[in-house]
Amino acid sequence: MAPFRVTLADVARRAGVSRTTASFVLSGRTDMRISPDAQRRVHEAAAELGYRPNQTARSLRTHVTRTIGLISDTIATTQFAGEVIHGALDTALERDYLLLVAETSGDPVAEKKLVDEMLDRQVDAVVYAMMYTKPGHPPGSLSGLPVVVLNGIEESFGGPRILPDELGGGRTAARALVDAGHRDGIYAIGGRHRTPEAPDGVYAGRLRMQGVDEVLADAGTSIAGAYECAWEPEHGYDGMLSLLDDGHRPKALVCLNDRLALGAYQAMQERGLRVPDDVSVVSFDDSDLASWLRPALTSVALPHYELGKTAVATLLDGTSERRLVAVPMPLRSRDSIRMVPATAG
Amino acid sequence: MAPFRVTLADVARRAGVSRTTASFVLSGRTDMRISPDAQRRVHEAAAELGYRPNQTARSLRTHVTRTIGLISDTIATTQFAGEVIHGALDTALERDYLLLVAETSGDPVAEKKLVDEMLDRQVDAVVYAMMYTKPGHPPGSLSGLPVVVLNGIEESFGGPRILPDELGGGRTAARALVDAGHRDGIYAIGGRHRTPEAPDGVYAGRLRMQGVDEVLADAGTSIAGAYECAWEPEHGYDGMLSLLDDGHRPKALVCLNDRLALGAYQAMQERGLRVPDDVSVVSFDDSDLASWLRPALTSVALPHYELGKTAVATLLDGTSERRLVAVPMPLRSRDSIRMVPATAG
DNA sequence: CCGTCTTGCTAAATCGAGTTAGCACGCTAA
DNA sequence: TTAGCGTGCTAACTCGATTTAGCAAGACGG
Repeated sequence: MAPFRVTLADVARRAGVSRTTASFVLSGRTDMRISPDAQRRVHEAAAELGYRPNQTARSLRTHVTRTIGLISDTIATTQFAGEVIHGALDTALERDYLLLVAETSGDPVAEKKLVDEMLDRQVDAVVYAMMYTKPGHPPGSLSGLPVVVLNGIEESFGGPRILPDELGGGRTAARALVDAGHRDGIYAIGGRHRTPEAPDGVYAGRLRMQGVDEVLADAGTSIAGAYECAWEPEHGYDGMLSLLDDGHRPKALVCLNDRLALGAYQAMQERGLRVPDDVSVVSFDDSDLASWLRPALTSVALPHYELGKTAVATLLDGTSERRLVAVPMPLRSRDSIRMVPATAG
Repeated sequence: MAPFRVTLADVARRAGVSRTTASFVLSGRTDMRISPDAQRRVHEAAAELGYRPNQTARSLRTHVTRTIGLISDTIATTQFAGEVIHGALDTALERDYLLLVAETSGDPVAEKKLVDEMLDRQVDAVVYAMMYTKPGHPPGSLSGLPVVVLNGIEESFGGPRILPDELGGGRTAARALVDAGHRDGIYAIGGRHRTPEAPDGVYAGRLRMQGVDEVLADAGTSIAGAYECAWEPEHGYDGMLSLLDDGHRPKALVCLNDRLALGAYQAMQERGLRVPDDVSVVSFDDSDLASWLRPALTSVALPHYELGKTAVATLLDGTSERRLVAVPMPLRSRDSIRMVPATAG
């Protein structure tokens, strides 16, 4: 069943040296005085036999598996996890690491089991990822192992936390509107997303809105109105209709994510409003949806891939003393914002 | 750095037996005659110390790692991979297996590297997944290991292949329309999706259309027209406009995936056609999009989760002689199909 | 009283690497 | 001639489990 594998002993035999010597040569230890000739013979034998060290055996001795655990609460929903895994894997593979991937589905029992399984396999380090910014911290059994938290906003966790720069993202979104000349009639849909657990609003909502407010203030204006609601398409639809029914006439819309923008598009289409001619729209996340909508949506991207890369890099470099790493959220400009003549302040 | 770990020797010492005896007891070998009293002491010691076997050490001896490699060409795009991983992981974890996840990005060099890394870590088996049904087979270095191919339509591969039952899915879609009373004016958008590589059409396209044709024929009717194109939103948009401009008046639409349906929705909205009052729509994939559209889209689901589960189960059961496993595509009924009075054949 | 069988256990080998301690040889210097 | 030293290499141990081979003590039969 298991394919035949060349061992170090095979290499040593063919090179006419001991296993010890072969090991020294192949692990590049210069402190052990091996003649150039013997080195050459070992390297040749290894190349000819296509030798690759058995990582399991090596791990037993060295306690290093070159394997990182990636634990997330949810893999399935949205493309988030896919891109995070992709980024994490690329960075891991650059350094000959591999990823054990698992998800807890938010279930502590499942989490315990899967953390135990990872510990049994001696993972070197763990990325503990949450699919959106929220409280949460790795279980105690992971203490003693290098861990970074991705998207965790619980400050009690002592290790590095990797987060999207939501504040900067909010600024970027507002700047996109301001740069296009918008000053009046700028509305927000979604807002801070207050929930029973987060009465001040969800982390991303708070910071995005704060960034928007700052930039608008700098431009000598402010939000004309905000519709506070949850962040699914139906709420965007309801929110836009509600604004219009209340007599508001938005000229620009900040949708707190792309799904809300989809809902708002649907509502505007029903009411005969055209994007961007009547209403400019800027949004967040840059999901697939953004490029599918007509007109395509200008959106401030969640840097999933970069988050994954940064998480693994932070683990493997280890030198970073930073406890909080904010990853920039870049603007993806498309067709949903119209240039308008700037109005005098 | 590495957390303190209890070893088998610790357990044996505390139970007052040899490591050999402890090993026999804990691995439940009944052929070795251990007294009930000794068994009890070993179990107690293990429980009290919280002993868990070091899987690395065990693997070195047994050549079994209880770890499965999941290699896919693309993880990021669509939710496909996320759900596949989810299903695969659930089934793996049930049996105390874990998943090493990696993606090739379609790059043979990356693929070689990552396959080598997996082999170095002695994975027990591999799921070789493609994100949509297409040709492709695992590299030769994986021969000698149990491998299943997910979504691969290359028949030359000798092992089990797991595929969505596209033919059945096509039938299901058509039946949804027929059951609602539709007989005339049934159009398809997307069609077989012929490409230079697949002049007869993409695998999914061919089989879905075949299933549709069969059911319509059984109902004494047939497709009124099909717009052949690629499967992105813009093509759905163009396709629908093109049909209307050519004087067609569809009463029902089979969109070969949800993104095409999104495009078709956009076109219909521009032309003042209403779903489902003027046009019923059925689609494939059941992506997030399907539930976001207004009205929500009835769609034949790609069973991603089940595909992942089935792939791992097939690997671990090993007994299945089936070379081809077709996983059913269930209908997700929503609001895009209207009941119409059946016309006499 | 001796040989044989069963019961209940353990010493030692093994997996495939990495690592420590030290040996044999030749050269130099006293 | 012999101690001392550097060079170039290897024997043996280690990691933490599994597994093979076999030992000691008691029971039993003749």
